[in-house]
Amino acid sequence: MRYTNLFIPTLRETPSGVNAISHILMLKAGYVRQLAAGLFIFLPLGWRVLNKINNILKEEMEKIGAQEISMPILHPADIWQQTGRWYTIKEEMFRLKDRTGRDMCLGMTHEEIMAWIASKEIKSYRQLPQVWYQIQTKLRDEARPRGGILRTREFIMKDSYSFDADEEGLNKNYKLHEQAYHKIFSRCGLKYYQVESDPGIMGDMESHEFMAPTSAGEDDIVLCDNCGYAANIEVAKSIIKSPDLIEMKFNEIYTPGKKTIKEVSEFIGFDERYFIKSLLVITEKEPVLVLIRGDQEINEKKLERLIGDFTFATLEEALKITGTEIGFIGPVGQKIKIIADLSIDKNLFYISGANKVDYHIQGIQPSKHFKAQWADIRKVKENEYCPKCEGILKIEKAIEVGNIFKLGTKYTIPLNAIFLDKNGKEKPIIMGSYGIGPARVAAAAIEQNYDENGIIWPKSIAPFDIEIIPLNVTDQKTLKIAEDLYQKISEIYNSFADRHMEVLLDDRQERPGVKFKDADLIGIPIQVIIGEKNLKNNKVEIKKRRTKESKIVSINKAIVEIINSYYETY
RNA sequence: CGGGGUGUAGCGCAGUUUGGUAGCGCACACGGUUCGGGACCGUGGUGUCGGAGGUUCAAAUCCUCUCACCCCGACCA
Repeated sequence: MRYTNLFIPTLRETPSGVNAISHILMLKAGYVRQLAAGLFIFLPLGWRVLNKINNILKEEMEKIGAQEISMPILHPADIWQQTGRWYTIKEEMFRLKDRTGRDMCLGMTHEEIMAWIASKEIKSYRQLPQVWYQIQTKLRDEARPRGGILRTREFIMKDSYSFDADEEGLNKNYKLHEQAYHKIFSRCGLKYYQVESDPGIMGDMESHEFMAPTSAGEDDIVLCDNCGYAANIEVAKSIIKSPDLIEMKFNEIYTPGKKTIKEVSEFIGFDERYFIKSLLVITEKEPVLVLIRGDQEINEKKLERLIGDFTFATLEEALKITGTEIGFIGPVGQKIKIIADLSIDKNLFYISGANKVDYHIQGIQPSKHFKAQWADIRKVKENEYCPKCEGILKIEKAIEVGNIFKLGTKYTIPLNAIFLDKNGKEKPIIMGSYGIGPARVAAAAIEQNYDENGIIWPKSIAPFDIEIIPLNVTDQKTLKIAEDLYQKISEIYNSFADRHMEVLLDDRQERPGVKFKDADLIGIPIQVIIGEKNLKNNKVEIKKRRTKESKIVSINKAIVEIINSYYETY
């Protein structure tokens, strides 16, 4: 394609108020423009990249037997009402009414609609399994869109759904997707991790996320280099060691005005690990006292899975419920429900609030002085020990590019997706759902591949494979060679499907500097530079965008050299 | 939803404190010279100063309301 036929509005200056590198570079290199908060226009280059990614998605989906279909993005409310999500999801769902006043919504995802069509059409075990997918727009009224195309209100998603007769079938389709996802992200040139994740509102079964590490990421993932353990921090576990046993006499101690663990710890000279931090939270049902070792922090996600939505008690609420001030609350003598984190060692003696202003109690023995529900509600920190191999854990920021969920019958039972098994017995279809965000893949690829001059696309998803840059298009020889290479590469290589080459010819009447800057910005893997100096010796220059390596080759070997360079780069 | 910030030419910004009727750089158009890393000279066009209301002889500037966008947090199939 010719540059003069393409709309590539590159920017000389960095746009203001934009932080994520992928966002800056996509704007600067003319890939996208923003319409409103969380709404993006994909310009020709941006759309080419998305299509490259989508093609990889399609190929890998077809390989595992998934069938492409297309579903509406405007949905009638009643299907969402049947599964209950019409009610459990709040402002995040775009809702509207049609002209007759019927409630409608814009699809945030398609479990409901997929389960609906399955319920209508699948009647027998003979029709199972099925795997259906689409690359379709989703709409979510995000509280805060951010990071350019990392978190938007309207986005495209590859979503597939498996339907099986039994758990075994689900496990198989889950595995197939897992393997396909590894191929997809590798092919897209991403560095990524597969991590254990929180199923959230999707279901209660197994789920994994595929995370591409980048500083622009929204999630923290916990990793063990030693054994490969990888988990979203929301569900990650770790091992921490208990301090040595110190016997304490059970009695109150006077701690005037000392409220935080740190203050009391310094005041009485005991390590924070010998304290029990008592946090009062309020759920929809009841107040709950949450206990954790003094030096540790609560993982609110873990706690939420245990007790549902909660808030931390205000000073007034605390006073009303416990009769004492925050800072002096403790487990001893509490009548409300207590949840204790496993970091508190039942064999040790602890110090905590005395439920009396200006007093703490020491010598608390968990098994003796209070009753609690014990659970893991602790937030993992860096340098703790791996729960699998006791290696040292590290934490990285990452962006979620894909996920896989086992849904079971969560959607099929409410929507009455029932089939008859071999024995003529009615059974609900077992479902799985599997998503990938192509725009996030593109953004993550940039976040992981760029330099001070611009984007460095992994060649599998670059908008073009080769950019030919005649430096002076008014010079006849330059132009002729450029056109010649452009025609030949396009013709020869497009006749072989597996050696398809897409060539961009920068035929603009621009100064060399401008062409070089733009070429580096838009990040096409191979640049073929045709300048008068080299032409005098019948040579052209081939430059790899990623490594900046360049070589001067003679014109009659140019095509072979260009293709070789293309295969050498990545 | 809570906290912070920004809205002035296509883009990046100055001007707002102290009111006097809008400017710089880039981009854009034309002419000329240039041509291997975002050229130079000359000429030219470009604005409901985010919007509404108010104060004033006079508002980009002061006051009130409002909208949009960005950042942090909450939220996030």
